[in-house]
Amino acid sequence: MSTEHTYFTVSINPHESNSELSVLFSGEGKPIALHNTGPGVHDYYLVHTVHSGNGTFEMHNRTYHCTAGDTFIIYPGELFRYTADAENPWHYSWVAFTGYAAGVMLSQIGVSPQNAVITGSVPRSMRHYYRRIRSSFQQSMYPALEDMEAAGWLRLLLRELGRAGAHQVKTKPATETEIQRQVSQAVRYLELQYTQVVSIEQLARTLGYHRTYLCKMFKQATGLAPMQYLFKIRMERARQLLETAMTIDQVASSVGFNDALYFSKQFHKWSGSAPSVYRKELTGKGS
DNA sequence: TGAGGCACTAACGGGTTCTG
DNA sequence: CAGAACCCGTTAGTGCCTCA
Repeated sequence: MSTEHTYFTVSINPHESNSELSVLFSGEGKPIALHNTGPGVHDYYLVHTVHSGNGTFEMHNRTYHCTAGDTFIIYPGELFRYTADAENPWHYSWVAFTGYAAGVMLSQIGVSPQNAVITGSVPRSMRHYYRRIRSSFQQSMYPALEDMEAAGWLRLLLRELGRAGAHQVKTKPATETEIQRQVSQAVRYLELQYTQVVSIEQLARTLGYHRTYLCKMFKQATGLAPMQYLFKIRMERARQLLETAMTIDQVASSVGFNDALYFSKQFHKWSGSAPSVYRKELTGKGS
């Protein structure tokens, strides 16, 4: 046990994953009075929930005084520091995670680097989810399955946080017009159908609008034309898939390109490197 | 003001061929 | 297997306009 903690336990995920959400490690501890972590920067998200006691958390030029039921979130690349109280040092659990959907999920539960604390969760149920995440890593000879299980518990934990901070959760404005609603539908459609051949003409017909009008409204709402938006989704997804062992051909067809050569051309235009070059640069960095 | 038609231009998408 | 260059038909984006 650490001499700076009266209680300390941590479980590490042995599986390396590039999925949308993946737990890296999780732990629980009770640091000694005035125990300080940071200033520092992480390259992953790190969530702490306070079960009892007090402490302060600093990030993005803000200081938060946290107590039982509060959760603070450290964002990748953000300078942070947190310190246990002198009189009544906190007892907390933490979970570190990564994944391309992590940022969106945190945004959906109402937190951001500028507003990185959620108050009012039930310490008992939160502690339960942290324990289930840790126990995911202690059971089988199949690390990939444990990774999936831990990510599942993490989702439930985030849902619990979202409920606790319901007043912070983003909701759709009641004043949304019919066309704004249809543009949201179109966005959703593109996000789900990017693996298929998509026709804007067909999409507009499905929503009951003329193609030119939908294009105009879409651009007004998102800042991008429908095809540009689709292109962005496809390229970002392709970049993630290039980090796996898939061939260029498989990556191309996975993001809606029937022709790998054409995909290669488009990826080069978007990222500045051809897919194979991008992959080599990645493995170069990794070694 | 919302909806959409017309016409023009730009970009896309995919085929072919060649190269490393 | 992957990338580059070129070509060409198709499709998307957009400005301007009319209509209800």
